[in-house]
Amino acid sequence: MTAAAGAGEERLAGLIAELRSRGARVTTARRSLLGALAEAEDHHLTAADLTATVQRAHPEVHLSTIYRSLESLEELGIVDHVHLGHGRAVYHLADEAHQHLVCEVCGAVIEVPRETFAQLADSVRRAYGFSVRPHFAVVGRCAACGAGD
Amino acid sequence: MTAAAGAGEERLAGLIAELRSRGARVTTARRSLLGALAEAEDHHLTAADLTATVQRAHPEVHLSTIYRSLESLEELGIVDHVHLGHGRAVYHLADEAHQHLVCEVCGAVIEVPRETFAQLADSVRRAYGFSVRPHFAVVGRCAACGAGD
DNA sequence: ATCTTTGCAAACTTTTTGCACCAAT
DNA sequence: ATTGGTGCAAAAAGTTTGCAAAGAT
Repeated sequence: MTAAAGAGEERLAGLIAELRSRGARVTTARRSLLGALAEAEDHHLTAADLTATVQRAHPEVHLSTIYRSLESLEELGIVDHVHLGHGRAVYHLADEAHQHLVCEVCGAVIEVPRETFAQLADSVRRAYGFSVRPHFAVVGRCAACGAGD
Repeated sequence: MTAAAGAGEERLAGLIAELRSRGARVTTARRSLLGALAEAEDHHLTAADLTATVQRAHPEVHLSTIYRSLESLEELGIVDHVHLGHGRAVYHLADEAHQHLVCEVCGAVIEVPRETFAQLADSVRRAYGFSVRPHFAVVGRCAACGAGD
């Protein structure tokens, strides 16, 4: 816990400084939420997940506060969210942009790293002048589950 | 209305035959729903849109019936749905597979036709063994709205 | 006659909002 | 002292479900 928390805390300090410098208030909920996001690394956490994590240390923090905080953080460009499946959105720190491939058969989530994804995004930009932002998961079938029916 | 309806009706007859041959019952709601989908061509219709269309001729058909019919039709491979934005899903006949690009600024929906999309899908398949099915819209910025911040 | 499908109402899930109170600056 | 943020409860929005009645085969 110490080494990992050490790296996470460096990160966290920067994020909090960023918050403050943008004129946003640094509250317990936001600090804890950013902590949860920084710890999560590349996991896919829903608002409910994040609330549960935050509530381990601060049980009074409400789900609606998490939603509002996430919204604020998104406006500041610190956080981004992605839709993996039908209902829920998952949140991550904004610099970890990547595309998700979700297998509709086994549910596996494959992450396409930035650089690989950039090549695909480029083809789309060249063909359509459209700049892709990875915001919804791409659904299909993973290698193990086969190509079609 | 006649020429377009004529083409639509040919199509419709085939879809209904398909339904019947698969052992599903051909009901007023389903017939009308398939009609609405066939007429819609490449428009993006939500369950609520489809219900409204069906209800013009059959006011008693309930939204939940439309949802259940759409579900059955999807299981039969006749219908497919795509998530364009946050809440709603849009439905279309299964053979009209295409990818949607949705501009997060102006809301424009660009359709990437099958063949163009196939090239992109191929790169993903080669790199990841993953077969893409266009199920969520790709969000980004259209040419008019600019590349990024 | 059988068994699927429907209509309705109510539940559910995820996210948003109104409002009074609290706390960061 | 301000004013932005929070907790709570309640509302939205979209979709799903239980059940008894209706309809397709």
